[in-house]
Amino acid sequence: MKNTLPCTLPCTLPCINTTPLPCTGGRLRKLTRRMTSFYEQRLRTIGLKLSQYSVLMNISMVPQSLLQLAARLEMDRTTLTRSLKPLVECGWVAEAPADDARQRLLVLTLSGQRFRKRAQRVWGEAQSALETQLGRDFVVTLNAQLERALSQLKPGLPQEN
Amino acid sequence: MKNTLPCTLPCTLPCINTTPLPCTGGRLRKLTRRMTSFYEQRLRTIGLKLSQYSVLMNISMVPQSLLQLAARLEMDRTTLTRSLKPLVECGWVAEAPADDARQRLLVLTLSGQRFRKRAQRVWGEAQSALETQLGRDFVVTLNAQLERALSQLKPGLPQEN
DNA sequence: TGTTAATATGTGCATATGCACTTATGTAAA
DNA sequence: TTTACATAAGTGCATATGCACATATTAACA
Repeated sequence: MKNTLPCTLPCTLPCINTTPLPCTGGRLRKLTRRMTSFYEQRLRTIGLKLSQYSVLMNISMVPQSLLQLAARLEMDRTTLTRSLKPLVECGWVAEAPADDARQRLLVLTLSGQRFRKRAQRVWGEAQSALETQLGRDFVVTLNAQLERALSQLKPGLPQEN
Repeated sequence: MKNTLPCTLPCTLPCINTTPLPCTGGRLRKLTRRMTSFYEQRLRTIGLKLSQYSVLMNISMVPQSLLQLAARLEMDRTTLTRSLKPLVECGWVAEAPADDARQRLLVLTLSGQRFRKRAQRVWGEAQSALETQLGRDFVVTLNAQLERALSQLKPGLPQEN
């Protein structure tokens, strides 16, 4: 049986009828799952999720409101609210009043700063392990590719093609 | 303030204190979110999720049991069960009895085959749009990189580094 | 052959995520 | 200033996901 679409990209699975396969999106999703679990296995030792780590790092660099942070991380605002809760409860993140009374300015507390350093150390070990596993040069290249893809594929509504 | 870890990779966000940022994992997650929504916006026109599309494609190529499919897609077995339900209800996927009475062999029905072709057309348009947006060569390169990363970063328990 | 371990699958429950709606505050215009 | 609209954030609900446990079937072995 001849299919309508040519198989333009290498397939991950054996093709029994020249059918192309879940390609860029599928590979990306799969790799992300593996990579996320790779980092999370290590961050779990200090009870942190990867998403929380990035929250910590971002706030550490620039105190900012919930919406700003959500935009940066490209996360849903409400998801962020909930992801933040344990960090606030642990006393790592505090909410400072902003000029605009509607906003809650998210800042790291002193113990939050200390914890962030610790988390950063663990994260760094994970990143090193990743580079060992994949090869340092390859990771650098991959990062550059991802960065480029990110700069060209904007979030939000369908780009007209 | 000098930090412990050097910023070895380009940062997405402005660094106000030489702090490195959510790197490979973070970029990957972000790109995956964008890419997934890119495909899903298009697949939504026929009421399909990206994960369901890959299920359809896989079964189409090789009728297989739930566990086999879950292993291929690296999805949780139970998530797959539930993801499959609407496809069965629509009459696209059927469960044939296998040699082993414990297994449910997943196969595409005739209408499932027709629908798969339609879905494949839509998916192909998405992939084309992606290639237009990112540049065909770049997508090919990116795919190769992802493939390589996948082959070197195995799923499952922590790889000793 | 009976008993035990392994395998394939389903289900309940907890967590995560995202949308819709609500509330509070700020801004602009009548 | 009063009214109407915009913005920031929280909460409820629905769905998705994944783990732990339950069930059915097969395989292994004493």
